[in-house]
Amino acid sequence: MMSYNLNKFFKAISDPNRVKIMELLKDKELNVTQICEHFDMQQPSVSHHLNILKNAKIVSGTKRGKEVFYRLDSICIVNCCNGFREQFVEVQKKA
Amino acid sequence: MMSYNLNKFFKAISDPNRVKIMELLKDKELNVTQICEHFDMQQPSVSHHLNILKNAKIVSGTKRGKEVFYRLDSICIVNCCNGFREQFVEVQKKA
DNA sequence: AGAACGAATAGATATATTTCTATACGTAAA
DNA sequence: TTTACGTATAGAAATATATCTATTCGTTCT
Repeated sequence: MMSYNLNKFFKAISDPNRVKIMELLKDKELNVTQICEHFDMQQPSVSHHLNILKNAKIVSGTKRGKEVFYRLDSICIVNCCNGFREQFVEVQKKA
Repeated sequence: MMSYNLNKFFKAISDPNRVKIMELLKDKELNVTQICEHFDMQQPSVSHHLNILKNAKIVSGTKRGKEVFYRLDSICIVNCCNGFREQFVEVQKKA
């Protein structure tokens, strides 16, 4: 059985808008307003997607003043991708 | 931008029933009826999930007589998982 | 304290997905 | 060549998800 967290991870990344948010956060922190500038969606929709990414532990948010800065958790991505792959494919031993 | 195929891959594996089908096919081929035995769903629902997995290139089906045997494509799993991970996380160089 | 700003929440609507029943299609057996 | 079997397709209903507008909440600046 697939773990609850893995399922949440894949549900989260199965939406292209959320993957685009992840790309934006690849090497910098951004607040919600800055993320919104890259989309046609309204701010509450972006917040909704951020919330899904947060619940899946893919991003985390830190409040500084009135702004919330979001950051990508690359460890989570590595663990989930590798974990899922290893669930189906035997690891190749090094020669 | 995430490729169309990667998006289809993650949409496909974001459903626990489909992941369970993948687990059943991990080391053996099964026909639709055999897959159905492991679920409470009706046969057309299982066929629907198999179709989504097939479109994502995660499984392939071969007709033998009146039966269709499904098989897991582990290369696809490796490529998609690694591809997505590398999109966000720099590869570690070996020491 | 009041106004302004950034972000989250509530609730409604639109859209997508899942699942069902009924039925059609293709193959094999009688 | 009819019958039975395995699977796929069609279409409807139920459920889940995404998006919007309106509003609230918390923080900062006057």
